[in-house]
Amino acid sequence: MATRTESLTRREQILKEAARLFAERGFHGVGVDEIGAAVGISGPGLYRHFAGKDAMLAELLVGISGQLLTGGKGRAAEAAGNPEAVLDSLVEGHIDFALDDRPLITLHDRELDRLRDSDRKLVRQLQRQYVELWVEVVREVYPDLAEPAARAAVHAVFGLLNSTPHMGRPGSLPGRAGTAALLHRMARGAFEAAAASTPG
Amino acid sequence: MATRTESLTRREQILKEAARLFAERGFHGVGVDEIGAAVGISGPGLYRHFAGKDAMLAELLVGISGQLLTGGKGRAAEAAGNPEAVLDSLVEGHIDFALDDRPLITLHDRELDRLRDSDRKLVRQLQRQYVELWVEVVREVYPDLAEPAARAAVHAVFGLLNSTPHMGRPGSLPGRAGTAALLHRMARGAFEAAAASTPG
DNA sequence: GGACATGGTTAACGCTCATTAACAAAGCGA
DNA sequence: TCGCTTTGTTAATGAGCGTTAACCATGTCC
Repeated sequence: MATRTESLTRREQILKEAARLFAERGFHGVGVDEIGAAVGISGPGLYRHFAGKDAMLAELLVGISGQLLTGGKGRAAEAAGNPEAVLDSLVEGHIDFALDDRPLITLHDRELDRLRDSDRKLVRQLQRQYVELWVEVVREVYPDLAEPAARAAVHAVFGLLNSTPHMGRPGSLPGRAGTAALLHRMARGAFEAAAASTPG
Repeated sequence: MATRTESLTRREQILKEAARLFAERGFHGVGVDEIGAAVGISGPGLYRHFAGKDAMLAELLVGISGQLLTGGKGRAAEAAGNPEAVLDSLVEGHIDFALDDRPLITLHDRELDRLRDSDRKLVRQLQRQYVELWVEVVREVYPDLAEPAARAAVHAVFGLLNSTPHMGRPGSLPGRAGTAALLHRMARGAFEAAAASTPG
């Protein structure tokens, strides 16, 4: 079925480049000819591998959401019974993703509305499950945190972790390991502060 | 010059609606006819007020960046000499903006690359100044934080504060005041944690 | 009361761009 | 060697959309 002669199949090449281009210039900002050129074929040749441009975006977004959820569930299972450890593991996993797949993270919350209804619903459902996974764990670690506040806090921490694409490319950063550690500390600090109920 | 019969001039109406639509469906995702319809005129009538669709986006983005920077500078001046107070004021100001002008916040980091070179440079310069303003204050409050880490932390906190558009519309939130307080606590907690250097 | 600026209108133009048609070159099993 | 699948190619199609043209109503100033 797939002639995986090299490390990446054609489909995978295309998806990777499409993700990069979509993240850089937006879904509507990039044409099929550019995507084709990025993998060495030209324009309509892409239609041998995908039903259309929309299909590429859909596969990317569903893939991201699915990966995040699956990974999160796996981590939750591994460290089950130790909420602190689960939360740390979730944070770590999300940071790895944000640092290693910046284009996908960017797409994830930028181009969702360009999908067909059915795909968008699917992606949103996966996202919702992922959020709920976090909310449950957060409330185990910080039982005083009400559910609406916990949910808002989770979204806020996602925003914090997903900020990596906005950080300047070059050496103005603490380096991958340092950045990861910094983000991890900040995420935990943010949750901690969220749970510290207003005095009174 | 402007017949400000109502509270909003035509230009302002258009900008407001354009911001909302751009945020909802992306710059390329919305047509001039839709923008026109949103203010009761149709299509090309917009060209009596703006040179083109690009000009609307440009004015919006430059306006946002300028407002943020101006507001930030003002707050820094007001509480000068008390870094803690300045930081709290900056956080508060940014939260007000994020909560009151969600569409603009969304545009702010989503559609920057659709601008002409000159406009994009201007916006980026304003953004950079705004970041540097924060970085300075943060380093006064947390002198142990190295500059690259401080800059990364500021970007991360922006991500945290700008997450408001991702939070579900309805009553699943703690309400405006509660959300503002929560975000404020989280932002400060995140900075605090960023400054807590890894135990050596 | 004519002239002109203002802020609209609808129709037409032209460009971009996703998609499809028609065709070709390998690779390969029988 | 024939024929089928796979994976390209270039040319054509057709829709969407920003922009411009041409025209019209309504004040307002002198």
